Amino acid sequence: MEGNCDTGKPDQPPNLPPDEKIAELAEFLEAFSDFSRIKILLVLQERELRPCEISKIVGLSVSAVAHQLRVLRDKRLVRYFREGKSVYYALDDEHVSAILKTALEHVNERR
Amino acid sequence: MEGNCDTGKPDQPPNLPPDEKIAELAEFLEAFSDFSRIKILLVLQERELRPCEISKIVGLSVSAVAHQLRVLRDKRLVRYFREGKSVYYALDDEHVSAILKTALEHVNERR
DNA sequence: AAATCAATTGAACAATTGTTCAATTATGGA
DNA sequence: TCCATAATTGAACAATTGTTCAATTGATTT
Repeated sequence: MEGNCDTGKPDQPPNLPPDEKIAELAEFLEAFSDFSRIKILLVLQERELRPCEISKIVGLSVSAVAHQLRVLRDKRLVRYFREGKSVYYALDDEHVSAILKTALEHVNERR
Repeated sequence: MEGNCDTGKPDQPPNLPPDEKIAELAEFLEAFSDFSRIKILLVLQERELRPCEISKIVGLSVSAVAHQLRVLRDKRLVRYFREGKSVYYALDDEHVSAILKTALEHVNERR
């Protein structure tokens, strides 16, 4: 962007995905970047839950949970379906739990 | 946290990691939550690079890159080593690229 | 020693984020 | 219909974030 930067090497093509795709990636991964949302995702790993149940378990107001669930829905980390008066939320697919699992491994294996 | 929330079920134990551990998880995953940082991680997937090279490839100022590399270092997504005047950066381990790979899969399989 | 290139840092600023509170929508039961 | 429960929404606010700019540190060469 600005400097010289003597690269001895032949300036190999970077082979990056297009910015558009990277933006999608960022959108998705951004959803994992908050303490409350991670907590919500972890409890959803166990079983489907309603917002009011999540609220009790993670210790957040129902409103705060609803706001976070909206983020998780919009970025496709969770699915949901209505059943009577309630709405049940679940992890969207195995990618989501795979990322949680890998990340947990990473922070657990440390000096 | 606040309401009643009639759970018909026997209030199964949540079985969550301690908040401390979740905080570590969040710290780690937060580092994936920015467009520029993801771009940096993606180019580091190909090979070790110096900040000035990264700057040219991703189109950010050297300063901005350095600031982001500090974040990535602090949260242990990248390693680095000095060689003469330069400092080379690389992904910390396979967990990091595994997460990128899984996330890329997730955004690629669209419905 | 000075000069040069590379990398890091700190302050400042706009932009974004997560929560609370209050109001609103949705569903089912009396 | 009205009421109770569940969920969502919007505005507001403090807190955090990412970038730029300028200054500084580090390592090598002459």
